[in-house]
Amino acid sequence: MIPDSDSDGRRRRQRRKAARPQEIIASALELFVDRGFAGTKLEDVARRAGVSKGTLYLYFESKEALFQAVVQEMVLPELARVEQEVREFDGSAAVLLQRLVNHWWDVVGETRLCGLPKLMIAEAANFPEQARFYVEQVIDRARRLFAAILEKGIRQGEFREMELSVAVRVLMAPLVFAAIWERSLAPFDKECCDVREYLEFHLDTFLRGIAAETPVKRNG
Amino acid sequence: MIPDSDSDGRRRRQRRKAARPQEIIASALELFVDRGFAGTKLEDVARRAGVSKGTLYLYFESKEALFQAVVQEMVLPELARVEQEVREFDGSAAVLLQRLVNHWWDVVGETRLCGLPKLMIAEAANFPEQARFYVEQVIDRARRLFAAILEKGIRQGEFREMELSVAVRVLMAPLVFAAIWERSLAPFDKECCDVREYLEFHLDTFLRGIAAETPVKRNG
Amino acid sequence: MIPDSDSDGRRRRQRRKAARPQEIIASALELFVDRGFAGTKLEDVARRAGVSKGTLYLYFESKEALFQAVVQEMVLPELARVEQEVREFDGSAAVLLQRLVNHWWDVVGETRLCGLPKLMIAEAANFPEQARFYVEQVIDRARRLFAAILEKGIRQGEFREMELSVAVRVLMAPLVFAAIWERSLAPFDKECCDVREYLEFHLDTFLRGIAAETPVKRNG
Amino acid sequence: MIPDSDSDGRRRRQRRKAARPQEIIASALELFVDRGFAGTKLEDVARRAGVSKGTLYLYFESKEALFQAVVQEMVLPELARVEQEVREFDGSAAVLLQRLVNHWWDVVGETRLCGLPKLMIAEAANFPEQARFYVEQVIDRARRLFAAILEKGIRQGEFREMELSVAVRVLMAPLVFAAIWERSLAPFDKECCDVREYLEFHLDTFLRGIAAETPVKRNG
DNA sequence: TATGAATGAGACTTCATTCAT
DNA sequence: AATGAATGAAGTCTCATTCAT
Repeated sequence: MIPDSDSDGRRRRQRRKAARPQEIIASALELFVDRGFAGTKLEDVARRAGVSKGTLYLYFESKEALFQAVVQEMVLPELARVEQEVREFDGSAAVLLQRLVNHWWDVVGETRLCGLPKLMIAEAANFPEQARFYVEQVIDRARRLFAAILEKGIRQGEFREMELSVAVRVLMAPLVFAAIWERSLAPFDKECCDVREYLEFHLDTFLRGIAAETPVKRNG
Repeated sequence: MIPDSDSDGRRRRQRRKAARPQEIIASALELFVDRGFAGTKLEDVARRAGVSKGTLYLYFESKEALFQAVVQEMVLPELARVEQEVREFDGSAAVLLQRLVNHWWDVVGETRLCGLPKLMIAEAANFPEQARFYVEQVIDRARRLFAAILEKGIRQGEFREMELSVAVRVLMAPLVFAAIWERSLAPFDKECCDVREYLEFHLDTFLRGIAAETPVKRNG
Repeated sequence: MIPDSDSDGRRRRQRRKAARPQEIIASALELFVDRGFAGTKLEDVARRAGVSKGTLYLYFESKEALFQAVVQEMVLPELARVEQEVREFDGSAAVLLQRLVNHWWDVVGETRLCGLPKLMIAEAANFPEQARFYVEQVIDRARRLFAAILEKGIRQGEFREMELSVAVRVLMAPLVFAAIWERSLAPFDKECCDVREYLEFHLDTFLRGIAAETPVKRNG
Repeated sequence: MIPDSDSDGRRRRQRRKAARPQEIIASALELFVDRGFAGTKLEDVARRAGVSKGTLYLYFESKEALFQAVVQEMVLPELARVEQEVREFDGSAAVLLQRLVNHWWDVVGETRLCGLPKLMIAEAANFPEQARFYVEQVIDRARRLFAAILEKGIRQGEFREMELSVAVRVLMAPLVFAAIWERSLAPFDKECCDVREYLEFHLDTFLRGIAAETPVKRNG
């Protein structure tokens, strides 16, 4: 059968059109993260996405709307994926934590998403709406992932009793901080150390720190 | 001697004049932290400092120069003070760490300086010069303070052997992160927990995590 | 003969195609009148005409060309029709005037043409070419219609002697003004009075005002 | 006494500053009348007022706000002046009308205010708020002036009974139309007649048309 | 020293026009 | 013939910076 060139062409065009918003969002994320919202010119976003200034306005009503799209459309799909994969984890709580931390860095730390925490921190005061969204839809969901594992560890006797909400924050802080640091001051840090090593040290120390206290005694 | 009322007035005015740059810098810090560099209008800085727009230019050549002054003149005096006080600390390494962490939060966490980390992270890419300065003159000096204590603890047999540069980063990350968080997303976090409690948990866990291994006791 | 369905379809399409320019012109007139030339977006013209933006350019070279078409193609056919009908009028000059005024409002006042005077007045300075065309081809022709009747009335002794060019302007001013008002400020006029009543009063007063002075006859 | 040059200088500056808005409004009126609101560039308004683009925004929040100021601040002072002068008129109703018409053309027809009717007619649909203001605060007030005189004439037996609201509209239409015409199509009208002559003819005809019908008395 | 009116470069945004499909 | 995505010139508006007072 002869392929219908017309419908084919339209399909290709539409595929291109459908991809545009994502390309623009990706460009915007890069620049917003690097230069901040106010410091980013839409002309640069357009150039980086390979379109003209006017084209941005076919897909986003304003610079603010583009910011909103960056926050919402970048993060939710990734987050859902992480949650799904975490659900399939198996093993002791300590092993689960290790996997989650490594996985988190694979997915968030080393992709474009890495910049989002920095961006939200920098622009929170200027975009209260988005800040609230980010805390509730991203941070809180991540906290729940970690909290579930800690709780499981406590139930299984691997970890000592602790205030979960505090522990989760302490556990996550170095992770998020690593992402922030990578996209901000790391390039100016001469003795920048390896992130994986840093994460490993953190996790190792943290696990020792929350280990159930000497099961030997209990048995004694 | 008859007090020269005129010279008195002049002195008061000069005192005020001498304070001007500091008032401007303080205003600028607040706004830069809140809104970012590009998002801050000099008119707002001026209004907050109680001077006119033109007056800013009597003290600072440009907006960039004001940013530089904010970074350099806010931080160095405070930092020197912290270092001095730390030198006078005494006790076990664990106790010293505890004191430093608490002291750090007293001085940095709960004053206007609290915003500086957030500001530098947000503007690093736009101000490489200042970013380098901040990493070298602030971050690195703080690292040295913490490293010295960790090293002392290892020497004294309180802490196990560890890679210092990594350990220091892990130890500091939650501290710096707390400061950043307070000035950014904390207002949007419903379950915001108490910082002191968070710091205490972190330090406690960390100290357990790096405690020298004392198998003897377990067996005893 | 077997009806050629294909040629039939083509004919229908061509009929539709032939109507396109008129539909576009009608849409443009409405919007130009409402919002002015610069205030009208071609996208809105297209939407109102039920075509796409690009289609406009198949029929009109530019926005300016469309304006020109609006002025020229709307008015000439109508005007010719009015002139033809006036030629068929019969009766005393006063009756003719009455018929012309009413006819004028039937044709111009209560159709889409009503907006044209307002449009030309608003855009005259921006479109000198069209303004000249409008004055010469529309206004002047209308003046000639009225002038002919006035002249006839004078010849027949119905009206007193007068400067025709002035009288025609005074006679027409309230007519044109009514059309302008209807399409502009009338919606904001709470005590908007009935146009027919207004026209009747005008004509009645005007006819009394130019009546030949024959007090003798009245008394006779 | 030596004049205080400083206070003098300030006074001169302030006088200049106080005059700025009026200069800008006058420039804007001219251009809005000529080219319409959307067709007028703020840069041209600024150039004509002898200031820079940015200066406009020291005095007017937006282009819309400037339009509003043009409508409101141009017309009210002039209108009040006319009303005051009319109150001082004296004589028969016919004479008063004559004075008012001539006065109206002196003040409105031959000054910059002349353009306002055209502007309002052109922009009514785009500025409903201003349109309503104009009808209520300008048109209606003018109608009341004319209505009062007609009523007086009727009471005094000079004019026949008539529906005042209609009569006033018919009386005013040629006046307003003259102003509109002058600022729009007149430059393209080859046989443009003298306005004073036109007004005189209108008034003369109108007065004859509304004269009380008492031919008997004249002869009696 | 201090002011704040004035400036104009540069940003965001709109929309007439083009062109591949 | 018809579409509508894409373009970029041009307009509105902001704000760092200057300067007369």
